[in-house]
Amino acid sequence: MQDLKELSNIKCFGNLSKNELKLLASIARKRNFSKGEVLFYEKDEPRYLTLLTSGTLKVYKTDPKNNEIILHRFLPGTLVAEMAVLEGIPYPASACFESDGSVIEIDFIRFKKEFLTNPDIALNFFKSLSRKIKYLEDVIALNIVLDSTARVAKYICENDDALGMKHNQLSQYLHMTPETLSRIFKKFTKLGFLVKEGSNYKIIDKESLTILFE
Amino acid sequence: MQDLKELSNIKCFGNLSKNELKLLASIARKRNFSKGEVLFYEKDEPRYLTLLTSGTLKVYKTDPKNNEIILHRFLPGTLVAEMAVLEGIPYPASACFESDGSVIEIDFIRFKKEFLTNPDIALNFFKSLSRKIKYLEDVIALNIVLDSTARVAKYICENDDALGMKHNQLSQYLHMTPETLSRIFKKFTKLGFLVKEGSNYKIIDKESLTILFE
DNA sequence: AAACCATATTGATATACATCAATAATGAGA
DNA sequence: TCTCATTATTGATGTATATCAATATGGTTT
Repeated sequence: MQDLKELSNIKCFGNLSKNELKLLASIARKRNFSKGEVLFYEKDEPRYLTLLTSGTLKVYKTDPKNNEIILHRFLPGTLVAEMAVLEGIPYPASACFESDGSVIEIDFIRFKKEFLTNPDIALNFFKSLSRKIKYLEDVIALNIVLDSTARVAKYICENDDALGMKHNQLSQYLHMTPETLSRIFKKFTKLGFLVKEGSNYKIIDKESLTILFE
Repeated sequence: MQDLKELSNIKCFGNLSKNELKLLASIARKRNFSKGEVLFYEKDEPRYLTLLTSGTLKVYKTDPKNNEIILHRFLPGTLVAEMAVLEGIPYPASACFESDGSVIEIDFIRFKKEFLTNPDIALNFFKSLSRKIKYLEDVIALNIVLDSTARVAKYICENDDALGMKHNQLSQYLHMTPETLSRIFKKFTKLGFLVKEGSNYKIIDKESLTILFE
């Protein structure tokens, strides 16, 4: 791998020196994926530390009835499933690209030896993991407490790209059926919170929407 | 703090030398709590690294209607909310003792300086965080996919103390009402999976129960 | 434009679970 | 043992959301 800039954009490595970055690059390689390709499956053995550099990635589990339960959605610049490689355990979930994208894979054995002894990097790793924990706790609180209407309101208020997503996909994130999502959009439109512009909806009364989940 | 054995029982510190343990003890103190006491509230600023040494602790969020949503239940020997102190952010949830218990509190500033530079400890910390992430992912998968019946089956099969808990408390963990829990116990008894012994239920057909959630 | 596909919407129905209210069982204290 | 308070059970009803089936809409390809 040669592009040091791409490495330094990853939050964890923001404060590495040039020499350290070079060393890191020497044990890293880049891989490209197309939409729909699988990065890893649940129960695979991880060998690399993986950083998402472009595209969006969804992490999901498959239930007995073969439904996907989406646990995470990653945007570029983040570590993916680092715990599996840190612990040396199989991936607890599968990951699949939602769009074309790319990752950087780092040889973990060498990374551990060369970098994990660096307290700055270690602390950055902690932070990355912590953020994930906080996120998951929020997901739990969100999905257990809020009803469908409130979940939709919250998601479209907090994620700019939500209204551009296919209902199919969005409903999956929000753990409801496309039919339910459709009815909620209709309700929001009737209430004057959304308008349909062309084929997409647009928020026109964010304040009212916010009340629904706070 | 003087009892080195208690420190060495914590998973993260299992492989510390005697001198290191002594150093750790010098920046640690023990605190006792009674049932129902609060260890910290959501949004409190963390100052200590906290280890649960006895008792059980529940971590929960409070929703707009003042319901508790339980995120974790900790047993002795584990780190509690380490990410908050690692990141220097407020606690994202509250924690409260379910029984009498005790914790060890470690001065984080000094800990960071003295111990986080030790790759062994750092790696153990990662593992602790990783386990939590895996646990939370399971909680999400569990609660979103499985219906009430399956959740009860799973919990009583996997947690030996579940059948000794008050319905009130157990139903809270499983995110359902005590009434629903009661009806499910009745159903399981009718089906011959449970029997009532005195005032408590007992599993007599674990295999059948297992089928319900796998 | 026409024809076609995927996606969205709508309606009718089913169902799991919550809620509310009443009663029963249990356990602790006098 | 009796009483009282807590917890558990049961029944009746309401409600949100899934499911199933039909229709509509929009975007693409020819």
